[in-house]
Amino acid sequence: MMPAEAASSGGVSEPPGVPRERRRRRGRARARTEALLHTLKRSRRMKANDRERNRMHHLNSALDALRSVLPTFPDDTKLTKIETLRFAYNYIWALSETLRLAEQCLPPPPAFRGPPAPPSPGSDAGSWLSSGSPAAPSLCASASGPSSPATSEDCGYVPSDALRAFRGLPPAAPGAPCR
DNA sequence: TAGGCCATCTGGTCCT
DNA sequence: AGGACCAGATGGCCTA
Repeated sequence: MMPAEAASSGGVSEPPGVPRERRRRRGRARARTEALLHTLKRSRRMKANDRERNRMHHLNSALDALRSVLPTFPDDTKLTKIETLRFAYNYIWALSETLRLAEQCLPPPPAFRGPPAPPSPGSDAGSWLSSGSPAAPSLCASASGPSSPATSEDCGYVPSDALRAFRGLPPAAPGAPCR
């Protein structure tokens, strides 16, 4: 099975001339040490498995939190992990585009102090923005930022009218004037 | 039944 | 040394 076990189970023969009783005692002692080592390894492995399981659970919780802020239709559709990541990427891109277009159309009010707080998915709502970096996501090698949406090949595709579609609105007319 | 998705285990590597 | 992270392997469950 495991190389380590295979190596440890192989016996090394005693040199000749050692009394039989002493050899037997030595053999027993070695067996005890090996058993101890085995249980030690086993318990370490089990602890590591436990940590790994917890780590994956945390990862899944984070993924669930991400899912919960993504619009899906029908509402109870559960995105797979990869779909969640791809969709999130595209959703962020769509939001950025919307923001950019809105800024082009509307001059900011005089007392504008920045964007409103994001929707809070849970108690640690702040933590998911805690990096403080507005840097564009770069999940896809082919995408360099919000100005270059994901290709269908790499990250799936959400049309630029995604946000309108999310709200049940018809797509905007191409080249429609701001107002 | 094949294929997709997922959870878990495991050993290796890197970091503190 | 021990923990975190990662990728590969494996087996279970579900769906077309």
